[in-house]
Amino acid sequence: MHRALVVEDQNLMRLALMAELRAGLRDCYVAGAQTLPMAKQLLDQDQFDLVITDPGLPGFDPTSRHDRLHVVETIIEAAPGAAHLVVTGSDDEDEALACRLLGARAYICKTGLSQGELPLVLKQIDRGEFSIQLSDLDTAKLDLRFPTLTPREDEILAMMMHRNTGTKRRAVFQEMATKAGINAASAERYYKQARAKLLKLGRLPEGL
Amino acid sequence: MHRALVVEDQNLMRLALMAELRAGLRDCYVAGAQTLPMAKQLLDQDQFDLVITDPGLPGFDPTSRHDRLHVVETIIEAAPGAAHLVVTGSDDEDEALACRLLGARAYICKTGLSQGELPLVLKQIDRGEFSIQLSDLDTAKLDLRFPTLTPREDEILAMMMHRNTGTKRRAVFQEMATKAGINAASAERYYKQARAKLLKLGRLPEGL
DNA sequence: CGCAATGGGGATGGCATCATCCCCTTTTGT
DNA sequence: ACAAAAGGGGATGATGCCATCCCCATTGCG
Repeated sequence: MHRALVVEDQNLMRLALMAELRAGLRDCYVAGAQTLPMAKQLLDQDQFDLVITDPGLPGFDPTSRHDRLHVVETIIEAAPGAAHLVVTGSDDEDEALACRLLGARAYICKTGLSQGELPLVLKQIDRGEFSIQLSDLDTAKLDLRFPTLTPREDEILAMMMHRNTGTKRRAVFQEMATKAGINAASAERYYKQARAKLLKLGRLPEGL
Repeated sequence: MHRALVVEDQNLMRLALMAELRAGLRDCYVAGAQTLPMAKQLLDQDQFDLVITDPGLPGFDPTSRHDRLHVVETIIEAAPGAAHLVVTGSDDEDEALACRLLGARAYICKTGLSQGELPLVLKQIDRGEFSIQLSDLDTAKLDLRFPTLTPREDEILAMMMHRNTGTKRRAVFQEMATKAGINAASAERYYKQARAKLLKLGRLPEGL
């Protein structure tokens, strides 16, 4: 049983991180805290295996190096046995190093963290590595979401729109198939279904 | 058909905002952009009814008043016909006013924005009001998420744990019933189911 | 031409969730 | 002691998504 804690003041981000953990960990429960006092309270009450901390908490100056590291240090000292991940909105290699020296196992920039990538980070730190992920805008992509699509349909559409020019649809079906552990024909089915829905709505993006 | 755009560089936050829009709007499609150039490209290609912008985009200094307002101004000028919401991580009443003068219809702090609250903001601006929502930590609550629970079970558990002391469970069932448009007995059923699952896991929080 | 890729579907079983109905026992409050 | 509240379930149909299998027509290319 894994016990994880997410310390982050932005509600939607905290919920998103908690959802990522839920999806990535089996047999776990995930707690969330919005402030440093609440985090300390939880860490005193209970033992955690994994703690994700955003150093920019309310009551501290998010632009102050000292304040940010103080938050990280406080959390790490309150749970010395846990694996600590620092997740931040800003992007600073020096701060990453400082966090590492404080005992953190990973330093991740929110800008470079996409859905489903947290498990990769966890695998990395399981191997004993320090995982550092700075902002990555080379892979910047457009997003499109259509409410009437199911998750699978959304997924294959996103992959299709983000594919490199020249890549055949078949290849994308195969890619999704291996990634999702399903049949390539099923991926194709989802794509067709999604396409049909968008056609009916008259909202088919260019490049189909 | 509503067309919405979310301009935000943090992937998880952008997806969360897009999900909020999907849940809150009927017959809409939602696009996302990670950078200002991508946002401009989308705004030039297509017309949007609603644009949500985080002024702290890559390539700009998130602590610089000038840079932040420049982002907001650029976006608003690129889509003068849309309703513009500014969503930010920092908390600044002066900046809110400046955004209002630039033509924004709402200024929302991420710290104060919870799941399901975006529709309330949209209703407000539909009435022609300027919606301002600064950080709100009075209502700071603990979060707990258990992976084995269904959304409904999670929902009623969260409401139950966040209820004011003295409130009867019955009242919470009724509250969820009216909010979700279901039967109070069903809410009670979800609560019981959730409780049973946590009991089996030996992870029942205090206060049941 | 033949073949691969694409576009456009129908039908299926399995499964989880939703929302509702019903039953019962125990605890708590007044 | 009596009623209200709470704990602990079983069973149900409806619905939607997942994953798979099948069919067909059209297009492009060597």
